[in-house]
Amino acid sequence: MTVEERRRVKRLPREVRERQILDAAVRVFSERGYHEASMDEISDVAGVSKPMIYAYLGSKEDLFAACIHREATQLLAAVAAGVRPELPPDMQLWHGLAAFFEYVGTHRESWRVVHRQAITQGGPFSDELLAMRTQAITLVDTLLVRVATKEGLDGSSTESLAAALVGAAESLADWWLDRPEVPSRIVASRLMNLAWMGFGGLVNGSTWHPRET
Amino acid sequence: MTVEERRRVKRLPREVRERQILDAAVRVFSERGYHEASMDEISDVAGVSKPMIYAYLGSKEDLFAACIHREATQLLAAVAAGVRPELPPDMQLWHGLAAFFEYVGTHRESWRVVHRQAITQGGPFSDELLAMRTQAITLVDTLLVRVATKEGLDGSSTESLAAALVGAAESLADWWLDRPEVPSRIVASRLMNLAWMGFGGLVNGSTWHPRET
Amino acid sequence: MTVEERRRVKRLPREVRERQILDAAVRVFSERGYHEASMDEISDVAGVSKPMIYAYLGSKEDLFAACIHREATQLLAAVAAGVRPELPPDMQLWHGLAAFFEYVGTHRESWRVVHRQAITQGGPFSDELLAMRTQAITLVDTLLVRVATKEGLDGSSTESLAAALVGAAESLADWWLDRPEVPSRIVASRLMNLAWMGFGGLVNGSTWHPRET
Amino acid sequence: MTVEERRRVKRLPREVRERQILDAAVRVFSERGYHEASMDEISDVAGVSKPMIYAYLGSKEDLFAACIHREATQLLAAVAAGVRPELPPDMQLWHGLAAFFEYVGTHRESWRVVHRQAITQGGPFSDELLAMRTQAITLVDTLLVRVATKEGLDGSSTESLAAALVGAAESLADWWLDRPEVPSRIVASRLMNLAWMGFGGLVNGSTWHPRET
DNA sequence: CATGAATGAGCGTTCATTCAT
DNA sequence: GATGAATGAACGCTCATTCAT
Repeated sequence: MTVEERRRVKRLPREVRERQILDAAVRVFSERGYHEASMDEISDVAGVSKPMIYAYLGSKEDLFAACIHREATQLLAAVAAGVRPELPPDMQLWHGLAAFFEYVGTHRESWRVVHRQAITQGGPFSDELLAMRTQAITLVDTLLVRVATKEGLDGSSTESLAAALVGAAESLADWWLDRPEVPSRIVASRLMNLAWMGFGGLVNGSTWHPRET
Repeated sequence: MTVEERRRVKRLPREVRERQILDAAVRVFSERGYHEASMDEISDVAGVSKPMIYAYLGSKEDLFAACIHREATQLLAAVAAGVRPELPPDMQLWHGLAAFFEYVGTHRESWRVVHRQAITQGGPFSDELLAMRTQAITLVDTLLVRVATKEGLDGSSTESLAAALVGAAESLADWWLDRPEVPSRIVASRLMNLAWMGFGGLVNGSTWHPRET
Repeated sequence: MTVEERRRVKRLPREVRERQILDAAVRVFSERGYHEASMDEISDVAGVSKPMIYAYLGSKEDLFAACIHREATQLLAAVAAGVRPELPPDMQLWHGLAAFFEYVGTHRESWRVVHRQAITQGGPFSDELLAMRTQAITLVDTLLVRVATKEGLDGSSTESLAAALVGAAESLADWWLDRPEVPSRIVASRLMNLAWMGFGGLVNGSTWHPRET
Repeated sequence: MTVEERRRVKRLPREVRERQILDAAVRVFSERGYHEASMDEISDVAGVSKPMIYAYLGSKEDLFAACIHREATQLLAAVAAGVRPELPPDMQLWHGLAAFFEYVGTHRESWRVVHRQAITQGGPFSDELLAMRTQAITLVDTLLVRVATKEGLDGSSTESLAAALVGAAESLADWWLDRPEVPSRIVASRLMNLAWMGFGGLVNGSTWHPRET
C-alpha cells in the first residue's frame, strides 16, 4: 500500500479534516480572493472531496467566515500575549506592535485573508472582522487612557486615536506585505516612533493648528 | 427603419459614449464590487448595449482598470492642486491632507472603486493603483525631505515614513467612509497632528527606543 | 453551408425560440417527469443553449408552469370548441366529452404533463392546474344545472357531481393512455353512458340507498 | 465499548428494523414526494443509519417499491374484507366502496404514497401499482359480470366499466384528500349512486347514443 | 453604428451510495 | 451488526463574451 493509497483510504476524525479544510481554504482565499477562489480548488488543496466541505463547514460563505474567525482569533491572541500588563505603557504598546508585525510577517496568508479579503466583502464577514477590530481598538485604548489620565489629558479623543493607530498599523502591514526584505522590527519601530511621539505631543498639549495664510 | 429615421436616433460621438460607460461602471463597481458587478447591469445603467462596451472599453478587466485610472488621476490632481509650493512645509502637508479628505468625502463612489475594490483584486489592477500610490508617496517625500535635510536628519528613512503616512491616510479614509457624520476637517486634523508631532520628534532626534526589561 | 450550420447560425426571433423551448420542455417533462427532467436535456431537444431558456422562460419551475399553462389552455379551448350551445344538454355533454378524449388521444404528451405531472407537484403548479380544473367543472355544472332545474331536482349537489364527472374523465383518460388500441369514440361513449344514465337516475329521484343487512 | 455494553444497545431483530424503516419511508415519501425525499431524512426519521437501510431494503427505488407494495396490499385487503360474498351485488359494491374510502380517509399518508406518488413515477413502480389495480378491477368485474349475465347483458364491456369505476374511485379519493371536512360515507354514497344508476341503465338496455344533429 | 440573440464554460451545491472501522 | 466518513456524478443556474443582422 503506497503512501498515496493510504491517504485516500484513511478515515480521519472530523476534527482533523476540519483543520485540513480550513488550512486549505485560508491558503486559497488568500491567493485568489473570495470570489476567484473555487470550492473545487479548495477541496483539491485540502485533499478532500467537496461534499466533505459542505458537510463539515457549510456553504462557501460559511467557510470563509470560519477562516476569518479562526485567523483573526489567532492574530489577536498573539498580540495579547505580547502585551505584558506589568510593564510601563510605552513598553506594552511596543511589545504589542512588535508581536503584531511579527505575526503578520510569519502568517502572511492569514493576514491577507483576514484583512485584505474580509474588509471588502460586505455582510456577515464584516461583522466577524468588526468584532475583532473593536477588541484591538479597546486594547490600545486601555493603554492610552492610562497615560492620558495620568497626564491630565482629556480622555474623550483617545478612542479615535486608538482607531487611527490600529488603522495605521493595518495599513502599514499591508504596505509591508509586498516588501519582504524589511525586518519586522524595523517596521514596528517606525510606527512606534510615529505613534508615541505624536501621542506624546498631544499629551503635552502642544497640538498643531493651521495658521492663516 | 428608413435611413432618415436612423439618423434621428442618438448617435453620440465616441468620447461621450465612453464617459457614459465609465460613469456607469464606476457606480456599479462601487455599489456591487468587482465580481458582483455584471456587464449587463453596467450596460443597463449606461443606457448602452453590451457590444458597445466591448467595442469601446474592451473586457471587464479593461473596463475596471480604466475606471481606476480615471478616478485615481482625478484624486491625485485634486490633492496636488491643494498643495501650494509657496507655503511652508507643514501648511503644504496640511492642505494636501485636507484636499485628500475633502475629495474622498465628496466622491465616495470614486474612492470605493479606487481603493477598496482595487486593493483586493490582484493582477493588473494593482499596477494601476501602485503607480498612483508611488506618485503620492513621492509627493509627500518631497515635503519631508525638505524639512529633514534642513534640520540635519538623515534622509534615508523619509520614504518609508512617507509611505506610512500615505497608508495611514488611506486607512483612515476607509474607516471614515462608514462614518459620514464626522466632518472631513476633523479627520484631516487628527492625522495631521499625529503625523506632524511624530515627525517633529524624529527631526529633533528624540527617538523612542525599547529599553531592557 | 449545410442545413446543420444554418440551424446553428440563424438568429430567430424570440417568439419562435420560446415556442421551440416550450415544445421541447413539454416533451421531456412528459417523458421523464418533472424531477427527472434535466435542463440540459431540454436544451438539447430544443436545439438551444441553456442560457436561452433561462433568459426567455426563467427557472425550471417557471418553465414547467409555462408548459402547464399553455397545454391546459389548449385543452380547455378544444373542449369548449366542441360544446355548441344551440344543442340540447345531452348532446353538449357528448360533444364535450368527445372533444376531450379526442384531444387527449392526439396530444398524449400534453396530457401527461398537464395531468400526471402537475397534479403531484405542490405549490405554484397546482394553482395553475386548479384554475383550469375549476373552469372545466363550471362548464359541466352549467349543463347539469340546466337539466336539473328543468326537471325540478335540487341543484345543490350538481357541483359535486360535476367534480366527480371531471375526475372520472381524467381518470379514464389516464387509464386509456396505456391502451392506444381503443378508439377515442368508444371511451367517450362509455363515460357518456355511465354519466348520463347515472345522472338521469338522480334526476328521476330514484336514488340508491344502503339497506339494512 | 466492551462486549458487555455492546450487547446492551438495541440490537433489534431484522424484521422489526425493516418495519421501522418502512414506516419512516412511507411518512417521508408521503410528505415530500419521491424525489424530494432524501435517504438522509428517512434514516433520521427511522432512527437507523443509512447503511442499514441499504443492507435491509436495497436502493432508494427498492425502498419505494417496498413501500408501495406494503401499503397497496393493506389497502386491497381492507377493501376485500368489506366485500361479503353472501350479500346481493349492489350491497357488495357498496361495502367495497365504503371500505375503500374509509381506509383512504384513515390512512392518508399511505394513499398519498400508493397513488399520488407511484402514479407519476415511471418504470418499476408502475408495475407494482398496476398489479394491485388489476386485482381491484377483477374484484369489481366479478361483481358486474354476475349481474350482467343474469340480466342478459353482453359481458364484453364489463371490464372497461370496472376499470372506469376503479379509476373514478381513485380520482374521487384524490379529490377528497384535500377536503377533509366531507365524511367518507358521503363520498362513497355519491360514487355508488352514479355507478349503480349508470350501470343499471346499461343493464336495462336503455343505452344512450348520439343523435344526428 | 448599434443591438438582440446566442453560447461555452464554469460554479456552488446536493444526493444516493459505499467503504473502513 | 452498525456507523461515521467519504465521494462520483450530476444538476440548476449565471456570466463574460461574440456573432449575425
